[in-house]
Amino acid sequence: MSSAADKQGTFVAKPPRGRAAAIGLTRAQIVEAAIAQIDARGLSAFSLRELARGLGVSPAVIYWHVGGSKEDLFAAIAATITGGLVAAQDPNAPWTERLSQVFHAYRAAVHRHPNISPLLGAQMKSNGNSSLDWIETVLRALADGGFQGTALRDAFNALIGGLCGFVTMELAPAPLSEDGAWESRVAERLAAVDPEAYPLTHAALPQLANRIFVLRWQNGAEVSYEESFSALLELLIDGLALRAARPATIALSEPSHG
Amino acid sequence: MSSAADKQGTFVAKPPRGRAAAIGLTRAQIVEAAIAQIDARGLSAFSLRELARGLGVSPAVIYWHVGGSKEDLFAAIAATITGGLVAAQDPNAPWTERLSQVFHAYRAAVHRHPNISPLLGAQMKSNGNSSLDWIETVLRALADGGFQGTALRDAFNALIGGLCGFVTMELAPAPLSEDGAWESRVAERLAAVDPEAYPLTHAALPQLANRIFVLRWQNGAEVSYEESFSALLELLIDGLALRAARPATIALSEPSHG
DNA sequence: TTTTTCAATTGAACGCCGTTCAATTGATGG
DNA sequence: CCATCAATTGAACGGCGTTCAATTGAAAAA
Repeated sequence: MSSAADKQGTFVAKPPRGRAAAIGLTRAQIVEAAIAQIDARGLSAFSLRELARGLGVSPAVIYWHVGGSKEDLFAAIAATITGGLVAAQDPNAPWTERLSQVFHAYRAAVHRHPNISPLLGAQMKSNGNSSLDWIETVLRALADGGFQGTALRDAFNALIGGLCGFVTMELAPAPLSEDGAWESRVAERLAAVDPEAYPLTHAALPQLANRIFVLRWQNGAEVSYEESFSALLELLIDGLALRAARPATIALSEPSHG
Repeated sequence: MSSAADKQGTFVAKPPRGRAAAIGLTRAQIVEAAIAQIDARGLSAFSLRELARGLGVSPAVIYWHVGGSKEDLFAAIAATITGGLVAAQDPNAPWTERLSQVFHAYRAAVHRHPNISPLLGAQMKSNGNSSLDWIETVLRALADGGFQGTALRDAFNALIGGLCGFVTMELAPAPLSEDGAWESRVAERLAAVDPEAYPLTHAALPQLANRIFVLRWQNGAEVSYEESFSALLELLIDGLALRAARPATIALSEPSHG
């Protein structure tokens, strides 16, 4: 009937009793082990049974400690990774700079656990408790920039959606990427691009090589989209600053006609 | 040994033989049925066995017609949905307008099948054959705007990543969203936002109501991010136009130091 | 017509998964 | 010394993706 998930908060409360007092498996340890496994073996290879196997423990233990279902474990993982995201921000910097810092910190945090990226995107939407700090920080920066009402909403959504979405897509696992088979398939397709039908795509290949977003591949090595992310961030923040400076002349969105 | 997936191309070739000539299940029909099921019952409730059940057929049939694995079926689904995405575009319009049309068309196409959205994000990255038209169109518009080299790559990545990422996040399934339980949970959390700790989040709630990205919820009805998407699109295209006009003074990204 | 071929389908099987639950363990508080 | 109960166990249930040796029956070959 009862479970550790009921009593145990984020931190250990009382010294536990029972046989497990000696073994002492914790909710935090389970989440940590899950993150380690996903980092090491990928999200699709992750299962609760494999997690339990890695911990040398019965699968049921996971349920007793975490409670609920696999989805709840994912929520806990997302909360752990995105926790304390706002710390790396200087509250005295101008609002544009604060935004830049916050989103660069977000990208860095997600890049520390690329395989978990698919979870974060979905979780950022409703994971209220752990992302309120984050939301408030972004709203604060935009409010300092003069945005309010509909313009604030749209600026907020554009930033969160565009930038978090970029990172999500950037790290999205390429389909059919097993044992290097994917790389060779992409290589074949590159060679097969018809210069007549797709002149620009074809022409861009030699110089841009494999740096184009769609082709996350470079001699078998990972490709960083750092510069493209910075370009997007700069594009957005500059645009917002422009509109914040002259809110009357250039409205971010037309006044709502409802 | 052999399978329909080997011989059958995108279109039906020869009239088939054997008993199934009467029944006549097609690869296209299977993909269509899969899309219908995902539209109706959601992606997480979709399985190959359920698909076969709905078609009144053995699960093995799916493998014979589609070939490979579930992942290949997903690829076929993505290709079907994003196919013919460029048609809605006027090749004589200015490049900024063309970009706007193309990405609005992308969003519209994805919104027609919201449950399939998670597949498209990953698939757009390497689904070469069916997305080459799309890539070429975006590259063409940017090239017409004067972008080339590193600036072209970053502009391309920023657009694709930001806008497709926005749509992916916009439609990402909210976790714990079963039987309306999620809505009530969000409502509780809204009421529980501490006005002292999160003044802006709290203050934004009454006016912005539930239009904020994170809170995809409005009296049980779906919320549209149409306006926020348009704001993001405008922000990006305006910014690119600005940089295209004065490429020397404002570079999209620093010259590569490699 | 009879026979052969083979596209298309079947049903059973394998191993893994998420999840539940009645039992069990054993340190601790009384 | 005993009763409690946090913590763990192992077995079980149904569903999943995937494979494969068999089967069907219309069309091609004889």
